[in-house]
Amino acid sequence: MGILERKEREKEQRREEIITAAQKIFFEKGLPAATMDEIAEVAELSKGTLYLYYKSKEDLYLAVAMRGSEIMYRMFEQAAPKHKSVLERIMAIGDAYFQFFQQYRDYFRMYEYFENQQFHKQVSQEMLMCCANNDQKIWNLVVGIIQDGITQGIFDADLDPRQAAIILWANGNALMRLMDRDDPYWTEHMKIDLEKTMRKAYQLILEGMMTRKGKLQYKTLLPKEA
Amino acid sequence: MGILERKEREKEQRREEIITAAQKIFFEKGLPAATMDEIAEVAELSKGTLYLYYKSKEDLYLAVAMRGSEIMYRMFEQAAPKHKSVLERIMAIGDAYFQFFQQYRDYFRMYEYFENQQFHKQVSQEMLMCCANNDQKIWNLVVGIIQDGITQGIFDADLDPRQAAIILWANGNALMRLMDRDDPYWTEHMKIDLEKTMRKAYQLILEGMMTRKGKLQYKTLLPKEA
DNA sequence: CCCATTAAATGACTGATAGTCAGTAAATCA
DNA sequence: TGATTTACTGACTATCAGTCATTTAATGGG
Repeated sequence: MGILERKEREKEQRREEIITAAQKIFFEKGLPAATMDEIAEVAELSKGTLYLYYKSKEDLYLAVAMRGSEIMYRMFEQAAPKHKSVLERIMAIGDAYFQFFQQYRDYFRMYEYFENQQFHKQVSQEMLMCCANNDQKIWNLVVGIIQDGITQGIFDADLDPRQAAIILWANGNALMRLMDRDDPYWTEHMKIDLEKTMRKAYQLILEGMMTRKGKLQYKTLLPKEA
Repeated sequence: MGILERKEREKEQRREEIITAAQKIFFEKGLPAATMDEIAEVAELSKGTLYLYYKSKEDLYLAVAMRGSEIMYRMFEQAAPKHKSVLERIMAIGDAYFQFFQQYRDYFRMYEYFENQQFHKQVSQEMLMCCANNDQKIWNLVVGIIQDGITQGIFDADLDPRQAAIILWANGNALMRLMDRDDPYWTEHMKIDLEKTMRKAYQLILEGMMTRKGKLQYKTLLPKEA
């Protein structure tokens, strides 16, 4: 039955159209200020139809955010090909995350709500599972690199690669969040260069995790300025 | 005029009563799910009266959160008295933050919204200034300790104490946020001890900032387990 | 003590918005 | 061609932040 398949395709396409409309509004206004009526208008559909495709505003928000995750995953994959050394790869991942932050700021911002407990409760289980899948892929990529580093004697043998990944992520994420706020308190009043701070921290943490062998190798990779 | 003073006192008291009622509801439900009607009922006042004392729901939320800041500041102050050494103080500050997180979890959670851009736009300038004052006090405390450490040759001379403070804060904060989510993904599926991870990171970062002298002193302070 | 004035508090009302559902239109099928 | 299924609609409901005309209470002068 070709008709069923065509209908399936059309449904999927409609789903994408809705995500695209939602994206426009969520990017412009953020979650609380965006309204489903507005999204419906951009999508040229009635509000009721949105609810045929997504259970809630929050679910739709996650659907948009997932596009960001996919972009991030591809960027990470591309930044860390197998033929590169462990240190090159882990540094490239850090850079790729920052590049994602700069280039896809709107997606980056959406993740804020993902860390919110109240938000989690608003979202359907299916949608959360979908996200978890995506996150897991990114996660495995990073942990895999650190694991390689341990095997190769570049990182401390007693380092837990999952612990290490969390620490590196937590650090970069928190600093980018601050950068994004673009609060004059930091940049003007305190005269702090947050990007430099983030890089410094990344370096500090990485070095702290390395063996002597790793540190030697690391020195050859660092740019002139520390 | 004793009457004017009494009225002033009563107004201040009412203000506190409102904060206390709001606190109960915000703790129970979080910002989005809490309603002003509910707060008014707990305060045994009409909703209109709440708006005589606070410009918006968000302003009231901040007023509650500020109670948390004050507690945190007192805890930090107490944890880091002048007679202690720099390293003892900076470690005690880290511990105090974690203690605040555990003991005043509800206040800790409130700060999530403080990092949200949309939230900032909802809040009155006066209220933000009030918060900034409180934050500045905590900030100066921490930066002061690190500055002392640099002067005493315990931290690297080229370390920017404000940068260092941000890094330490970002790290602890991000990990506690994760702990608070209490996501089975980390604790059960990945079998990660987030508290250990946080302590490990704090240690890693601190050590990375120290001179040889500092590291020697640090070793005498560490508990048996690394 | 009484009444005018000021201050404090009220709660019905407005406007906005998430989500629903009975009804309509269009496509498909027999 | 008419019956049935599927996709879509938009008026409607419930909820809630914030307002404001009105009421209530306190104060102070005469």
